[in-house]
Parts: sequence; structure tokens; C-alpha cells
Amino acid sequence: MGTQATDGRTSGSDQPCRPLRADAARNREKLLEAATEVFAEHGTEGSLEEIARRAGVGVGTLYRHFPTRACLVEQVYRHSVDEVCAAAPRLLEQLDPFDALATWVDGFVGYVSRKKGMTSALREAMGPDSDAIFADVHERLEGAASLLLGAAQQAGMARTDAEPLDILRSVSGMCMAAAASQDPERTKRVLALVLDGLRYGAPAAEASPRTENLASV
Amino acid sequence: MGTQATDGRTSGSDQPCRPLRADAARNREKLLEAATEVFAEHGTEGSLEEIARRAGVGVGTLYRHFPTRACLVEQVYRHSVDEVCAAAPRLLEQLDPFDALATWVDGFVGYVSRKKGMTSALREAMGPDSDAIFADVHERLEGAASLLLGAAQQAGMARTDAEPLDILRSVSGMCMAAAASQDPERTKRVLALVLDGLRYGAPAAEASPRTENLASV
DNA sequence: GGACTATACGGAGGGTTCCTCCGGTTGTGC
DNA sequence: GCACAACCGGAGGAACCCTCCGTATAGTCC
Repeated sequence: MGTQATDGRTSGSDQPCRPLRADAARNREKLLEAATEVFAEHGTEGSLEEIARRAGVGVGTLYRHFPTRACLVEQVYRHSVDEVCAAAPRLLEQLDPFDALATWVDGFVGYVSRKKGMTSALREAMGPDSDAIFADVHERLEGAASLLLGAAQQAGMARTDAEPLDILRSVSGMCMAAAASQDPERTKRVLALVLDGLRYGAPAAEASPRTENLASV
Repeated sequence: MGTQATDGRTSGSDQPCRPLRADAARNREKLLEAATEVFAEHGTEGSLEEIARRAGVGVGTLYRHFPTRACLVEQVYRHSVDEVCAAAPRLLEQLDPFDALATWVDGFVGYVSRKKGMTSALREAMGPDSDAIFADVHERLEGAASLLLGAAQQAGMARTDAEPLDILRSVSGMCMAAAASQDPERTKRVLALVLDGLRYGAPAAEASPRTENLASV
């Protein structure tokens, strides 16, 4: 559930201040989860009191951890990215390289749709400061994609002329378009298409499409 | 002040229902103006009560005319487009073709910066229905630009290989970038640059840049 | 194990905004 | 000039925002 890299303080500053007290850390985690839910349902404008309620915590606690709505949005966003990135090496241990890639991409779709209004909310609230966040996130996502694609390529299960950014771009682009047309079925179809395209022309090609067996969203 | 094409009912449906009563029409207009102001100042999330207050009208009246925030945003948006489009032929009567074009583009800058958060607010609130609005608006804007550019080209005052969409795209793109960098001076400079570029290579070229005398925003 | 303190918690409360509802007012057609 | 449909205003209940402070507890030192 929790990712190992998320027990930092509220802000991005990495000053070595004393770690959170146990109960505080617990509540922080619960708040983050509740906020993820609420933002997914109602967008970034969802009620903060609702979030506190779902986390089983008073509003005061919420405000102490995240003094600002933007601050909360940022942390939820980072948390979401953490999870996606952390999944990459884990999947690689459990599945064969191509399936790992396919499953990861499926998770990435979830990430993209969850982050829906977050980026614009962040950009609006933090101005130019947001650039640093996005740059960081971008880099980490590319790293994860690179890891998986590289493995699939080395195993001869993905064409060698594809690049990590190709995947990120095409998938996130697809999600935007699909979100606009409100059609989850289409998302699935196009996703399968991209993945098959990725495999097409790979050295070890017995390219019978079998991208159906994704864990569905 | 009012544009001739704006006395329609609240929604986009063009059913020929009886015209608004005189006082209602007045109030509608006042509300639209107030909303334009408030949205420009505080974005699409500006207070509705504040809008009613500025229009010198009760909230009830506001809600009767515009049952939904999205509805109000849409009308303000359309109203804004109406004004920009209606200005084109008028300018063409009053000024020489190139000055008309330059002045219009200057007004267009105002429009772009005013519409700041509106498009995303609309898209969010109305989903796929918003596409029709944007298509319509897009077409009308291109029509206006085409009228002015055509005239300038015929008069030999603008290069002939430019197209209306070039202007719309470059100017609105410029505005976004400029808005991000919070620098109105830069906007002016870049705008002058675009306009001079438009004139460069025109048949009747005594191309001494004189794009300074724009009515400033 | 017990006591002490920095840290964290909860929720009451004052202010703002949202939206609805209905009694009173006014424009319009006859 | 009259009657009525159309319109107006703003009170009021609900939801939300954010702050503040008395209370509870985790961590530490003896």
C-alpha cells in the first residue's frame, strides 16, 4: 500500500527535521488516500471536510498536514507517481518482460486519468514553481518506462526502435482523447493496439495478439 | 455596447420563444457585463453573489437567467466572441485595411486573455457538449480574421501567403506564453513583431514599422 | 513502570458562498 | 386602465472554508 519513499514532510523541502510521530504518519497516509478518492470523484475542487471525514480525522488535522489545498493536491499527485514508479521493478520480478510492460502501462492509464485536473490546479496555484515538480515527475516516469521497455527489448519481446517517451506520450495522449469522448471501451481497444504495435516487428515475434489478459481498470 | 446577436435566451437552443421583457433584457445585459469583470479578476470561480451585487441585482435574478455557473460562463464566453467578431466589419469601415487588422488583433489579445480559464471550465462542466460551442466559436473567429486579412491583402498591405488561422494561432499561442511569464510588455513587443512580419513582403511595402499606435489594452 | 513535555488531535465557531423559495412589483396585451 | 404573466429581491438553510485552543498521547528520561 504505502510506498517506501513517501514518509517525508509536507513540503518539498528536504531539511532533515525530526520524523513524524507515529499517529501523525498514520493520519497523513489516511488523508492522502481519502484525498485521492475524493479528487478522483469530484476533481480538485472536492470538499476538504469530506476528505477529513473519510479519513476519520478532524479538519484541524488535515490543515496541519496540508496547510493549503494546492499543497494537498501536490502530495496526492506525487504519491500517485510514487506508486506507478515503484510498481515497475516489482512487476519485472513477477512477470515476463512484456507482460510486465503491458501491466505497467495499464496502471499508467489509471494514473493519467486520476491526475485529471491536478496538473492544471497545481500550475494555477503555484505558478512557475510547479515546473520543478513536473520536471521531476517526468523524469521519474521516463525512468520507469525505460526500465520496462529496455527489459522487453533485451528479451526480444518489443521492437527496438521504440523509446520510453513514445509510450508515455501515446498513452497519455490517448487517455486525454478517450476521457473527452467518455468511452472506456475505446480506451481499452486503443491501448491494446498500442501494445501490439510495440511488439510488432520484435525479434522473437510470434506476434499473436494476447493483450486481452490485462488486469482491467 | 450590446452586440446585435446577443439577445437570445439563456441556453443555446434557438427555439423562437417570446422575447425577453424589457427589464429582464436589461438585467441580463448588466449581469453579463458584471460577470465578465469578475471572471477577468478572479477567474471562473469568482463569487456569483459578487456578480449579482455589481450588476445591482438580486441573486435570484442571476439564477433565473443563468441557472448554472457553467451556463453563465458559456454566455460570457459567447458574448466576448460576439464583440470581437462584430468589431471586424466596423473597423474596416473606419480605418485603412492594415490598421483595421492591427487594431482587431489587439482586441483579440484582450479576448484571449479574458477567456483564460473559461474554456477549461466549460469543457469540464459540459463534457462533450462543449465541442459544438468551440467549433462554432472557432469558425466565427476565423471568419472575422479572414475578412480583415483578405482586405489587407487585397490592398497590398499584407503578404499574400498568410492565412487567417496563422494569425489566430500565433497570437493566441503568444498570449498563453506571455500570460505564463506575467509580462505585459513582452506581449506588446511580440505582438508588434507578428504584425510587422505579416506586412513584410507585402506588395505595397514601405515597411517602416508603425505598429506602435495601437490602442493599448 | 511512572512522570513530563513536545507534538498531535478534534471540533466548535465565525465568516463566506451556494442555491431555493416565495411574497411583492412591474411590464405588456387587451 | 386593468389583469395577469413575467420578473424582481433577498431571507434563509446548507455546505464549505479556515482558525483557534483545550485535550490527549507518543516518545523520552529517570
